[in-house]
Amino acid sequence: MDPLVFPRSAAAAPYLRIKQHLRDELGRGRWRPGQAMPSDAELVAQFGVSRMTVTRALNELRAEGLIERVQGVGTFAAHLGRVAAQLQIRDLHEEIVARGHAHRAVVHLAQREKASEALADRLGLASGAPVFHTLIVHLENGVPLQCEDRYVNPAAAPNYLDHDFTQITPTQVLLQEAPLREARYSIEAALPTAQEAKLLGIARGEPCLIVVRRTAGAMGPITLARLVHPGTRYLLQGEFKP
Amino acid sequence: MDPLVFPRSAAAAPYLRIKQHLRDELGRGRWRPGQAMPSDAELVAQFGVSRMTVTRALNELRAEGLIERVQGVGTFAAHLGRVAAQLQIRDLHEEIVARGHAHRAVVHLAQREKASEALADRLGLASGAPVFHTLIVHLENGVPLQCEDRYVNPAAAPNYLDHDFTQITPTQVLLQEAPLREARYSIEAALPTAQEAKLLGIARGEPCLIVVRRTAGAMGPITLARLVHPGTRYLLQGEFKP
DNA sequence: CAGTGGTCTAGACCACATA
DNA sequence: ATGTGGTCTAGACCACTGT
Repeated sequence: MDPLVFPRSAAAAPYLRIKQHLRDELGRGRWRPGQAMPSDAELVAQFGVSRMTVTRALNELRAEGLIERVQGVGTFAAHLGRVAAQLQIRDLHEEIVARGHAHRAVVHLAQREKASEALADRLGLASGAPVFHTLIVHLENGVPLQCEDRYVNPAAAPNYLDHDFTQITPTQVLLQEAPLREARYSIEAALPTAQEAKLLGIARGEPCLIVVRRTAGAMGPITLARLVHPGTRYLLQGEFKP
Repeated sequence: MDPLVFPRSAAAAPYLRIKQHLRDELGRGRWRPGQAMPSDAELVAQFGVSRMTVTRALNELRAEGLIERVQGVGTFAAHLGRVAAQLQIRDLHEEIVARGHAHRAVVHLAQREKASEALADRLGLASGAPVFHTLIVHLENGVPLQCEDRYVNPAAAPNYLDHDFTQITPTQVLLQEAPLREARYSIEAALPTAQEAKLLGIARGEPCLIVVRRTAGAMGPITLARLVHPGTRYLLQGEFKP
């Protein structure tokens, strides 16, 4: 996040020095969560910079969740009651290729259907309206890794079914055709359905990590996907660094 | 030069208007990923604001991952190849209370032990060094929701075992005693161990969502926790909004 | 009222990339 | 040489909170 540039002399940019100083003191426990920290004016005096520079440092620290600022009151050390982390859900093709492995997709279904009532509701369609449906199994070095059951709003991506999904993943198609505005997902552990177990080549009793993702663009819902991964073959990882 | 008046009572802040405008255009697909967007100077002219204001809007959009800026080159629409989302792992107590339910913790273990070699390695200790170990089951309205098996580095939180874990969660204790600098976690689906199944009151064949979290502070590793949740009772949710 | 943060200006100098 | 973004200044007015 911080560009490692050294603008004037050999010293770091003033706003970076301020950030680092406050980060250090916070890490050292200099201020307890909720406790008042130096005001803008005090930091201006202490570091001999203009207020805009102090403001920038403090705003970035706030964006990182380390401090809280309240207008008319002051700046405070954040109470890190909740640990938030950046969770990346990368395109599976990229992920597999990044590991140096071979990715293959088997398309079991790619057709137009009429939306059930429940599905129409979640995709913002009328019940019985046409909807695109794909069912694809992704393999890493020949081993089934994900069963991707996806419904797509035809209004968001009219040409969705024209693609060869053995060559390009639905995720990539949709990112190109329909700009993303919002995504919601849930992650759970459950047993696969009979069909999913068969497609993945696993026993029905084997736990799976299931990600359900729903995305929307400027024009409404885009897609609803159920991604089923064999528990023994897949792991989501994340990291949190202030 | 004319006297300046800012009609801010009726209109949103200029930097917000610029952000929103660019967000809208990006969402509309105005620029393809990687394509050049207006330069700082063009936006200054277009919106009739000073450059600092444009800079702020663009820097925040970059922090949100929507655009990329390259010194000496220009500003570009980001290629959203990866969908990143903020995943919150809240303290379980807070989460349950927020749902208006009752939280109860049953402490099955809270003691000092000697670290095994594997554990010592992950906590930055010498093999056989003392380590704190707690095993706690958390219940929501009397139903077991999480089995928390946790090891703590005594150097990071010397008084860890002095707390009454039926009254305060280990997470809260550690957030108070040891400032957090970094957290890594993994999420997977698997079957519980025999002990975990018994503690959670579930069948051994029931899938569980397992979060393994490792945190570190300024002075090194703090804790290693294995959080096991019955798949039918727990769901991780997240959201991504540019 | 005084003190706080929120925002903005109209310049300026710099580092970097490209031609 | 030109145009780009990166950073900074020395002010200013505003909105808000507390006494």
